[in-house]
Amino acid sequence: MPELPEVETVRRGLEPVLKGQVLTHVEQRRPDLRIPFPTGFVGLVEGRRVTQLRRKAKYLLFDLDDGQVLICHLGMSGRMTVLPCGSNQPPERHDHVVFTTEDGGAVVFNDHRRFGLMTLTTRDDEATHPLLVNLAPDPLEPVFDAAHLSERLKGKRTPIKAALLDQRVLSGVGNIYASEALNRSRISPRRLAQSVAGARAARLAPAIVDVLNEAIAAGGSSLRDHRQASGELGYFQHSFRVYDQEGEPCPTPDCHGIIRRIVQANRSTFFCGRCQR
DNA sequence: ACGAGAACCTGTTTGC
DNA sequence: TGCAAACAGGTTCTCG
Repeated sequence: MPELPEVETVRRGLEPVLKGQVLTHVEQRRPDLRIPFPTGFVGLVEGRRVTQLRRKAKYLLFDLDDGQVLICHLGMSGRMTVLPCGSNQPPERHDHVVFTTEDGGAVVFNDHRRFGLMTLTTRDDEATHPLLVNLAPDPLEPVFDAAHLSERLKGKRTPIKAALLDQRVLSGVGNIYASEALNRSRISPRRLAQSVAGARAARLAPAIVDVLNEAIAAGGSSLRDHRQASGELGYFQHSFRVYDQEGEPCPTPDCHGIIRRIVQANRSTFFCGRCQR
């Protein structure tokens, strides 16, 4: 899936197409994704105007003009594709939802693995919604800094890599940017989370912020599934220091280590055992 | 209560 | 060549 930079890239691509537009037609092509669509989903959304497109962690939130909020998560393989006005493309395999707007544009949600989801809440209930209530702030929110991060890691005996993937500790970071931020801050992914404090936290927090901002500026990373809403590819994958770079030299100046791949919590981790301690 | 591992689902790549 | 296993950007449940 898209991590925070990819979701933010999608949000920015959808905004000019959807913001201010009435959703004149909504086509829901299967009853469920990771979770069932809400009962009466199409009827609740059709005819509503989209007033804002927001992102919370890796969730896209569409504000509707009647106080509803459409919650969307892209899972591992979800894509949002903007179709040009007037195009009458037949649905493709794994196109699950098609939104058509009053000006004739269309947005397609496609997700072949179906780890994504779409559901509804309201502005009033959003803060307590089960999918959103336990999300920690993301690293681009103003409260995020080294002190905030070490507070969140306090007492955690899981490896720091796993802690960075825990959306209750900090949100928005996924498997790629966790490895990247740890290499930039020269911290071993195997180090216990609680030991990342002080000088280490002071390196890690800005490394996370920087890698996310750089990835957003590049339009995200395009590996297998991710596309911008426009269909264009992001290009941050060309800037990976360690992710998917097993056997390559570590980019840390004067390090000369070799990038290794290990498995933690069933996920690949890429790191340099020489400079990352 | 916490942490590790499996499960969810489909598609593509890798290895024998 | 062909088939099976491994792997893929996430989240959530179960088990110890």
